[in-house]
Amino acid sequence: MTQPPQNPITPGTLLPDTMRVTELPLDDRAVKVILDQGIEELYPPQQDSSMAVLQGKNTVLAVPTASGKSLVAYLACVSAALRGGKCLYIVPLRALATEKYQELSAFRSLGLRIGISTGDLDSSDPRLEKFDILVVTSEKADSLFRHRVGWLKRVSVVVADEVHLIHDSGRGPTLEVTLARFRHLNPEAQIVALSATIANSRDLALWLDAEHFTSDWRPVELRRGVYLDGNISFEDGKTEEAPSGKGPVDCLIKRALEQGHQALVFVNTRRSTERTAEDLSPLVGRLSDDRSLEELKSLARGSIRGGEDVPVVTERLIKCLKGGSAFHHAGLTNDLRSFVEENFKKGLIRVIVATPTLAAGINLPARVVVVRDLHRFESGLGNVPLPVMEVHQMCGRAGRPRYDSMGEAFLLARTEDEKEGVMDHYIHGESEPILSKLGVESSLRTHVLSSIAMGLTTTEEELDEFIDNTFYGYQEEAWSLKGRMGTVLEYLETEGLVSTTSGLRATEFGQRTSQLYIDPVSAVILRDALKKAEVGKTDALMLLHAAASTPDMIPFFPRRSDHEMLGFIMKDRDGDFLVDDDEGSQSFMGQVKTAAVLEQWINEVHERTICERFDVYPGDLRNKADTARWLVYAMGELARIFNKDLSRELVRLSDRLEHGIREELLDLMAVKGVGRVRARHLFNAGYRKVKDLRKATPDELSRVPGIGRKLATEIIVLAGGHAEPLGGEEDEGPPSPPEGQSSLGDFGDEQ
DNA sequence: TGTCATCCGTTATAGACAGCATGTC
DNA sequence: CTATAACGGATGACA
Repeated sequence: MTQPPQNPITPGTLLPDTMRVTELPLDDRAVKVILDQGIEELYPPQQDSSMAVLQGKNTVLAVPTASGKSLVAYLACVSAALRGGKCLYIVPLRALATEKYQELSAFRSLGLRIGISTGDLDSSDPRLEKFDILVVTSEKADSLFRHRVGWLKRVSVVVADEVHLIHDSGRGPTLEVTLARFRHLNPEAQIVALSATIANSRDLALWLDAEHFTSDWRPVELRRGVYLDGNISFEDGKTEEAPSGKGPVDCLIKRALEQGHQALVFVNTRRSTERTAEDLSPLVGRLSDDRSLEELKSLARGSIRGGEDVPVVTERLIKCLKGGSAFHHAGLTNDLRSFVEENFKKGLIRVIVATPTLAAGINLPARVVVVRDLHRFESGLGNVPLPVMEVHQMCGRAGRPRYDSMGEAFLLARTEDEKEGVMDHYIHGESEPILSKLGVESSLRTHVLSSIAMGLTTTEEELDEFIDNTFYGYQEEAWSLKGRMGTVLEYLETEGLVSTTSGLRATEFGQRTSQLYIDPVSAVILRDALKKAEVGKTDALMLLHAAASTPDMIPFFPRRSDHEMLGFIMKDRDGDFLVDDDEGSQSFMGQVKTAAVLEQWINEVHERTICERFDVYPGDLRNKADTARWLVYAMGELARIFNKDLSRELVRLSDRLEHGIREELLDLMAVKGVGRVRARHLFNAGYRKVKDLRKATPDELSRVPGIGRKLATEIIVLAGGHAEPLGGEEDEGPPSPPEGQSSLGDFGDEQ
């Protein structure tokens, strides 16, 4: 599996014969756009791969993060698009999609149309066809296939960014199945796959019939070391004494700050993230300049709402920011996360302590990286060592291209033995080979169903062929799945998702499940719940519980302190839940807790109260509410088949989840600029429907708390009324707000 | 009596994709 | 096949 890099290059040194961007066989206008970005020379790993890509060859490029592999993919897209081709750029994260979309937008000046389509950011489905280059998440790409979008056949370049994600058991199969489908449907399309350095990238290339390029070269030299008892041992054998401090992290951060550098610390729990950032805050504050701290403080005042009723994490973050440190994890709401990211980029935040969110996510390099923890808890396994690739990704964040001449990354050890082990394994060691996880029963179930629903596979032989085309098929024999394939097909048939009477064919239920993009098991759970549900008897909590019982939702963890309250809720319902699991089991309690949290959310209980009462993070609350919104929507669609009476109620519940509001506010939310807070104020003041707003005058409306005169006028106009006695149309007909964007932004969206 | 240090048992554990229909700089 | 940091309560040392 192991082979030497094909084009070994000494890290950090430019070869004498560097290739210039102007030498690329590429349209002059495109070359100019690249030059305008300040890129004149190609990095060594970019040179050969660019040539291959521009010749239209399938290409696998496996290089460290931040070594400029995106540029190679951009070249492929732009060159093809200028010749009239259509490109699909597949990334694993929505945040990455935004990043790529913005970078690609530079090529708009060439007349290219760039688009983005992810679950929460869409450029309107039928119009996707018009784009020359479209950035999507892997799930979105899969979904386009499931909806049998015709133009996929005409795609000429497919970029798969971060293909090593194939190794991920949850989402990897989606990516490999999507690539396999492309090659099947459209064998002419050029595939450009970008990967981190992995042991078996050559296998990926063989699977994809691609040219293979790999290298350890980085644009900024990376110096790694292991810290033990006040001493740093670098990978090149040199050693250095670190400044003294309270602990290893303290010492290393002090060293970085004294040299004027920013640092990124990776730890393995959210709590550690907060604790560490808090502990570091005074030190960081002492070693930062006062003007930056002042600027940061005023920025924080401007964009982070403080005060009494803010969740505890927010208070904690504000406390850290006062010293110029911050923490970053998925429990933070998106606005706080981007605040931290942005101000680290500006240099105002000097240290971020983060969970792995920042290692795999957007590009946020720092001069110094400290990886504190090399283990992570995994349920059922205890503390397991981190994969080498993950540690490499974290270390790879060290060194900012164009700013730093070098990056430094430190791992921690507590004993001499550990130091040796860490050095061997994580610094000199190679990343694990990636393995297809398509054979895992749950992925097989999903993708076998979608394949059948698309009409691509009607026999078991065709199913085997489909497997043969995947990376799984490359690594294993399709027949090795025989047993699992059998149980999967049996499940799909007995649950009525697939019929086998005349070949393999998806039922209406199976079709909808595949298109709604929910796990077949979720679909079955929701269907059974719908059959049990009754209008009038089934309340929101029970519906939310059904959604929370689904494998598509990871429930909140029930804490010991929740037990009493959960017992109360459960006793109250007394077995009336739509999905009965083993009551009293931990998973059941988690599902009930999740439903209870969501119920509070749609009853406008304050965020801080919910977070404190259930000990959950605001970021998780939002994510759960969003997942529930999606699942409840899907449940509403399934209700059209299984329980029509419930359909409307589910749609309303889905809308309530989106905004976190009671039913009575739904009507007012239709007005732009009116979020949950303003809607509540308006409602309490007696404006219960959009039609009430149309009749109001600006004077009356501005007496409502939180609504000034200007806003009042705007709201009346947007509600379809007339603010000034100019005599517009009368308030008849449906409330169709006039076009034009309100300048209110999402002000009303936030509590 | 109040405060802090220490010990010891208890407690909780990273992350994040997706439908659909319409409307923006 | 399950490890560990962090927390909270109890206890004891000391001013």
